[in-house]
Amino acid sequence: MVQESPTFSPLYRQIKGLILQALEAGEWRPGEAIPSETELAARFSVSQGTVRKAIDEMAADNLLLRRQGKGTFVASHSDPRAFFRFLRLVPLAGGIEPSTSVPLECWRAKAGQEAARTLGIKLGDPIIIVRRLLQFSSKPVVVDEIYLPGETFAGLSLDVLKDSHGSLYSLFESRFGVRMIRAEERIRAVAADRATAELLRVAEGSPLLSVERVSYTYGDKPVEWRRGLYSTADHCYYNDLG
Amino acid sequence: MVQESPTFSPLYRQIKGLILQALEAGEWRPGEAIPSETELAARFSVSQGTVRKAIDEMAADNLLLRRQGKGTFVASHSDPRAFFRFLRLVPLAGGIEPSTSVPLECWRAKAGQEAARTLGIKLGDPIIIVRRLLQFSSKPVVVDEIYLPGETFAGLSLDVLKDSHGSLYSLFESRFGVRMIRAEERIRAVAADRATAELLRVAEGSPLLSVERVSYTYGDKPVEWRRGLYSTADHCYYNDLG
DNA sequence: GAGTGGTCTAGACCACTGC
DNA sequence: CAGTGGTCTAGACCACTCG
Repeated sequence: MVQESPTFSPLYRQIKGLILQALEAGEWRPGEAIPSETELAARFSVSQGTVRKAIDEMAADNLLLRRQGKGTFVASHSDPRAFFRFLRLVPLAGGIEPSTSVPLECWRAKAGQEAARTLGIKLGDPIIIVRRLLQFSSKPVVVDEIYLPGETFAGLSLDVLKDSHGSLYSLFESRFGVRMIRAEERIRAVAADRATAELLRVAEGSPLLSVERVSYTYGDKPVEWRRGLYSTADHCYYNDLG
Repeated sequence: MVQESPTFSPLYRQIKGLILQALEAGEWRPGEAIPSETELAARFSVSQGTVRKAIDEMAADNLLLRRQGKGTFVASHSDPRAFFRFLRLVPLAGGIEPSTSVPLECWRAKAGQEAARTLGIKLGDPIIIVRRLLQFSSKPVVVDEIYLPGETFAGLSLDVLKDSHGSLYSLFESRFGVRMIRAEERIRAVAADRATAELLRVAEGSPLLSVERVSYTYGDKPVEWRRGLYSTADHCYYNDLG
């Protein structure tokens, strides 16, 4: 028999799409609870088990967070758990260290070829560039240079950055409504230039990690391109090959 | 009411434990199919749905591989998919490159403090050290120094390494019955020493990635400790922050 | 067509949270 | 205690693979 449905998509995936759509439309805010499984089942006229499977996948994708007895919540970058998902840096000595982000500069520019291609915008479109220092236990460890599409992050300035307290993604989420879902990192080893060396308090020419990251929001839309230079004198990039 | 089961474990997790046990005991070899869900359900006297959930988790853990219409298979390092799970190196230019492993040295030694602690063996226990070069498109990219517990890998020699064709883990799996389940990597930037620089054909002092890895087999038992030095002239370490 | 995994349902009951 | 997610079951049916 001819295969009649080459694009077969099970019901639970369609439900997942609908919930995703509601999430993207902002029907529920990050940190808030979404309706219970039974309510959603009624809303979409499917069984609770089907809703359950949809939510299961979204929880695995880190879009939702299940808490037994309480409900299902929209994942948020304000949650401390989200922090280490995007910053895979741990102290060599072990333990946990307090970190602070120190904004250095923030300026407007026009997208060059590489930035435009990476961010999926047009050549010459406005972009915002942020430079900031990341400290652990008050010692400088990372210098980041961050490229953002100007349209999406209109209103971002050095003052806004200085006034914010949580992580950068937490700010993006609450102030600009942009939720980072996923990111890709490409890591290389480079020699420290003079300016970076001074900031990180290492010798010029010291080996540093160059961590290039592209972050995506809903619909796999790229919304951030950044390059971090990591001093690995007292820290290392940790990766779990599950 | 007093909580009577503080160590509550759902049935499907117990089933998972039983299947894991059978897997560990070698009841089915890597690449082979395990019994169908209905057979396992009968064997353990539970419903098919419960077995299904156990297998779901094990598939998510990369221990099993489901193939619709065919069966469920024991994951194997001979599977090309497993290769990139443990070597997160991609060409800067994109595309796929043929890789070859060139064994350089293989000798016996006694475990020092660090090796003993990392591998969970006693100080002075026999270990095997392997040095090898990894090439992509016939160009040297990685130098690995690999520490293995001598007991587990008795019989390993330079000749054995030279005779093997697939990946190292594929050899460990088929010849020594050791399956790597999971690994942790810690990445730093270092300067190339003279010997390494020559091997990788870069200048002495060039920045390299130092990738330290501990690999675990069943029961989270560490069975490999390695340090790789990666030249990132034409390649980078790729990481997906899902 | 037989056998496998994959989906969907409906219902019962359990574990956890908070009032 | 009511409400939430979590488990377990049994059965029907679908999609895929292979002989």
